[in-house]
Amino acid sequence: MARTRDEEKWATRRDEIIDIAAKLFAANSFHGTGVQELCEAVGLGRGVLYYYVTSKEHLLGLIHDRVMEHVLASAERVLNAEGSPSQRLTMLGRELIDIITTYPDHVWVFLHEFRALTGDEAARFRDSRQRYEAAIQRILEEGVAAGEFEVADVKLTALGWLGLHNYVYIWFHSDGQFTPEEIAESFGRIFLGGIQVRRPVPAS
Amino acid sequence: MARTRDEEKWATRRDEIIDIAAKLFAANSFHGTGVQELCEAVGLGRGVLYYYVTSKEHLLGLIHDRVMEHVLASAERVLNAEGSPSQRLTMLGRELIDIITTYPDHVWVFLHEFRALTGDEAARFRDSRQRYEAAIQRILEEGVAAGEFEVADVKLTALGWLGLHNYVYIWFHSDGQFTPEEIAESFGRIFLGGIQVRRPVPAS
DNA sequence: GTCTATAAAAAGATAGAC
DNA sequence: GTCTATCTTTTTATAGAC
Repeated sequence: MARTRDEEKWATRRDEIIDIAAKLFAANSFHGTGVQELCEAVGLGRGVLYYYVTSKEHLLGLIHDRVMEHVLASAERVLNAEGSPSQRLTMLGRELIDIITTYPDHVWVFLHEFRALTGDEAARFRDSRQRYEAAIQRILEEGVAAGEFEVADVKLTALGWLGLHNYVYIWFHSDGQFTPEEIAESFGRIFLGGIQVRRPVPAS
Repeated sequence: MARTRDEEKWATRRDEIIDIAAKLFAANSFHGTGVQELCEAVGLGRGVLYYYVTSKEHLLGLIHDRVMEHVLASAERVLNAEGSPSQRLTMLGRELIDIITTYPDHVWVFLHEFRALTGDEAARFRDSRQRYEAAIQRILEEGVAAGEFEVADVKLTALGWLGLHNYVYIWFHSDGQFTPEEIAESFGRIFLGGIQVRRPVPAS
């Protein structure tokens, strides 16, 4: 399926619009951002938006899609990777922090405006969220089975892990005090320390 | 300062309006909820809202105030409480989870719509947030000084603690699988396990 | 205290010119 | 492919009757 130059140009422009929309929605919320304002930010006239997108809500769905792609690709990558459960959980955390700090606006919208999605978009969102949580749970279960982890409840522990990492979106600034690597390293260490089995020193 | 019966009735009604607004703002967002819709939910005519409140934004500020009061009161209570740093951190977590699960709508709005605040309200919000984070940091510092905790960076660790607990607002349902007590117990245990100093078993 | 009516601005979306 | 003009609806807020 060869792409014509026009189609490429259209897709490029649309991607640009998605990114600008993410920025505005993150700053002023989805309902708080007008279509007019959006078009001005893109540098085009009032009506052009609808040449690239069927509605404002469609735009919101596209922003969510972007985040979902990254997050689910990461989950699949980690589940197929080599390493102990501890190593894989750390790897998943590093990749999640990486996504959050690389696409702060998209992630902000993703975590704030998902209730404004409707129909298929809403269903896809719920599904992807559930699949990501399932990936965390699977790693935790493997760790428990291997005698590496000790947790009261796998699901609750997965939600805790997700909160510890996800919440970074609300305070992270790229010019701030901490680098994504530092954050991932520190949080990974804390969480692992909290769930790893403490082996008593063997009285040899 | 004696309150007349009319003033009391006015205050009661206003509180009721704040609660209903929190519910609607949480479900449909601040900008996505109309004043008309709000009045209908309260069961009054279109214009009455402005007898209780000066603007829609004022209402948003009042919702934030509610959460700030609870959160800062909790911080003060814990800072003045007896106990080791570990015990006090656990206590702070229990109270935070308690606030989140007792006022889910208010907290949802508090964590989602604070960017829509302006002027004094915005400044008060930032201030209270900072004071709460300072309280967490102080407990962590005390723990480090006492040889109880070992952390790479106090501020980063405090943000991690906050994320682990705060994020509960996004998935908690009062009819769900976990009770507030279970959540606080489990998260408190994980976090403490991750920052407490591991004393090697003394080779007596 | 609560109502209805209405002002005035802004919203999302479409049609047709260029 | 982009712009302008416009339709329709909805928005926040106010004024004045009861």
